Amino acid sequence: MSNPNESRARLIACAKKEFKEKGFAKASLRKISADAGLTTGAVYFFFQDKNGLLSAIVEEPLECILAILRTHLTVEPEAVMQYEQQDGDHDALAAALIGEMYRDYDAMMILLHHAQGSAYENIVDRLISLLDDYYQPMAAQYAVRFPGRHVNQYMLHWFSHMQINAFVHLLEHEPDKDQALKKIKPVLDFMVKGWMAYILEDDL
Amino acid sequence: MSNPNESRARLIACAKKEFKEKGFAKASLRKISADAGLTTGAVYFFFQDKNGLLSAIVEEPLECILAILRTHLTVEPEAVMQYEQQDGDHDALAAALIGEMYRDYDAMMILLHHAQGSAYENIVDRLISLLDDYYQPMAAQYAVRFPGRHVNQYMLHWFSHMQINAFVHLLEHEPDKDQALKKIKPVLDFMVKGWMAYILEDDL
Amino acid sequence: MSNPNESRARLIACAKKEFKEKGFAKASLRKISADAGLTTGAVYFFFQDKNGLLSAIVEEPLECILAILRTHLTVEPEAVMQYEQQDGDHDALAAALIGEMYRDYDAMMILLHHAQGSAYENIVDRLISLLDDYYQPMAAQYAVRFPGRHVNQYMLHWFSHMQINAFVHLLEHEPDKDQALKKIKPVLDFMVKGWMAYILEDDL
Amino acid sequence: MSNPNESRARLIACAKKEFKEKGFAKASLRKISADAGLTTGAVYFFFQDKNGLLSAIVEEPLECILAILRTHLTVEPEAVMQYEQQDGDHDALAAALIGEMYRDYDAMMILLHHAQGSAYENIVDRLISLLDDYYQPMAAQYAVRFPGRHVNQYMLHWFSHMQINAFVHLLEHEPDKDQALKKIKPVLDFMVKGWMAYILEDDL
DNA sequence: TATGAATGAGATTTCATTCAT
DNA sequence: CATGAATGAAATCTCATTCAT
Repeated sequence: MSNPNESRARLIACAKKEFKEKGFAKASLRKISADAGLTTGAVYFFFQDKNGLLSAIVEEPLECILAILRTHLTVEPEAVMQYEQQDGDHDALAAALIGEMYRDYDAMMILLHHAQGSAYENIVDRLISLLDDYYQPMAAQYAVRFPGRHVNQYMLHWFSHMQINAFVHLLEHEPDKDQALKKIKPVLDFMVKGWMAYILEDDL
Repeated sequence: MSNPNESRARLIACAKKEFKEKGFAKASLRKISADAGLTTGAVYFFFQDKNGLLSAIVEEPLECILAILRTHLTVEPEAVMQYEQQDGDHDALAAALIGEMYRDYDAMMILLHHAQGSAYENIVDRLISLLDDYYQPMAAQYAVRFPGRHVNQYMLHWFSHMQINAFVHLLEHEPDKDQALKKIKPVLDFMVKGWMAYILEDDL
Repeated sequence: MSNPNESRARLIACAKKEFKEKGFAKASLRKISADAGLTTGAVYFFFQDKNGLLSAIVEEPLECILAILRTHLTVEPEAVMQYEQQDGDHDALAAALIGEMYRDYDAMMILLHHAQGSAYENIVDRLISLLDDYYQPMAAQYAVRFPGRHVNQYMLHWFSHMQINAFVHLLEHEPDKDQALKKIKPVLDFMVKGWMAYILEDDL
Repeated sequence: MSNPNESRARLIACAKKEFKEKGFAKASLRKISADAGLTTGAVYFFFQDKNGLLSAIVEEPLECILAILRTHLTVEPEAVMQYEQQDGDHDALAAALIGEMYRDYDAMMILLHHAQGSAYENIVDRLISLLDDYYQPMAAQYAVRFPGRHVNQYMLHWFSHMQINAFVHLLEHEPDKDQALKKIKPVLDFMVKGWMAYILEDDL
């Protein structure tokens, strides 16, 4: 009964709650629809299936995140390797990312932490790969220009991992966006300094 | 065929395989016992339940890891904060940790990566907390002694997170122990340098 | 797009496809209406229900078949029993039947092969009964006139079965009408000869 | 509770009843297990799945039928084409077939009439193909030896169809084995005579 | 003329777990 | 020492059907 859009919205709201509480795999469609005052069949009217319901929640935020990353990941290899971009650039990326991540906090939490068993279960790894795929060729070029310095693949991969996880970790521990913006700063600094020290280090 | 020890061992071996392949939650006791040439009932003879079976696999390695951590986490706050311990200490801890982690590689992988749905599903967080709980009071004391410098709680927590994850990440990406020992070095260096830079930085 | 006749026709066309592919029972009204660019509700606007939709497809062809049979099944008992009708009569019936059966090939296939689960699921048996009901009294009369000869009920029934199935089998194996007309001939001959031999046989 | 074999047997008995009444596809495992005083889970303990339950009912009888057919289908092409085997041979085959078919009447009915939706849904066609595959090469050889005579493929196929269906039809209409043995005789005679007439006919 | 929302009943299947033997 | 039988609860999903609009 009532507004059709409302039913769909209620379904999504209840699904968010359930997914966050139990994780995708253990979440019960029965409970979700019951909470929404509907039957399981309704879920299959509005969405393709359980995965479709999840998609309705996370797909759009995910696409935004990917768009932001792709937009920012278009600088010079050397600059990247040496973090010679102005600090403003980092901040802008971080701010954009955090802005998007906290726009639909629950969706993001589900996407990054409670999607096991779904089509999104490897999303964090995919994000890491995105960064990794971007860094690897740059590192290769960098190695040619500065033969004395060392950039091994594992470190590069771990660096990608660390960066993505800095944001994931933040999301998990800080529900407030403004607080998050403050907290990410020193983490970013930390990573920049650690990386510079590593990359400029004399051969060993 | 009817040696009890053998049966138990077979059960554990097959469980390792299944847990690693499907994760704890999706692992099937039926398949495990069938693979072991036994029936599900046998699992309940040798272990309390599904979780008990997992415990039999991971409890001992986990305890060793905890023991190593507790043993090493007994130094002076100031030293810790400034990483003034000799490098040998770090190396010793890392080596001990890796030694233990690769002693029963499968068990560790299950514990750290495939335990979702079990009593151990938050094990990584618990390890992080362990480190965190150790660092926090130290940071407090440190803040008293060097009022100009800043150590905020979140950074500290994230640092714990990063350290634990450095090992988890390693385990996941490098199955060979000797390779692991080599790969962890620059990561550790990276973290030390980043941290020093952060901690000694003038107030901002 | 909103011509009612067109919608109805589209529904029927798509239903034919779906029924033929999956059979009545497994056919999905959702798919049918979606294929037709409509919704399930539309089916219930144009037809009573799933069975009604099927009826709209097969009822008219079925009635024609029945009419042809009823028209031809009005000859003398003796003649029938001995197949003394001119060959032309057989041929005419066969031709009429085949002409009708191939007029709407899909409808006929659905009626005779894919109607399980519907009100028509026993249609072949009903056709056989029709023939049977026609033969049985004739056989009775025949038995009175030629006491030496034998016509048992089961044989008669089986003969009806065989005749109907000759056409059903043909439909299933030969989609082309002209080919069908050629192929049915020897089959008919076969049956005539077999029957004559049986009926004229000395008592045994 | 009670004897384990009994539960399995009860499940099979109730499944037979349900399959026969509603057909495989519409049969309800819930009802079957409830009728047997068990739960659906029990079905999955004793059998792989719904198809497995059906297999437990029909597989063995089917294998026997196939064995009988394969054993008898090993005679000379010419003889076959001309039905020159002694009548005793036909009778023996028919008797063997009927003996087997009526040994587990219900299983056979399910296999031949109520298996739609299962792995056995095309069993009749497969039996026909078996016969057909056996006849076709013989017909080819026969055509070489007696160029004047005609054996077209369609007739051959239809003949296979007819023979198999003679037995299927019988099963459907005569539940008593002894009656069946009597009734099949004239049908067999009919087919022999019809075929001889067809095959020996001058070219037309 | 049709839609779109929703139901409600049912389907098969999977699983950890129990317990008498 | 271990089996084998069985439970019971829950899971996702599919469907024909209804009806207000």
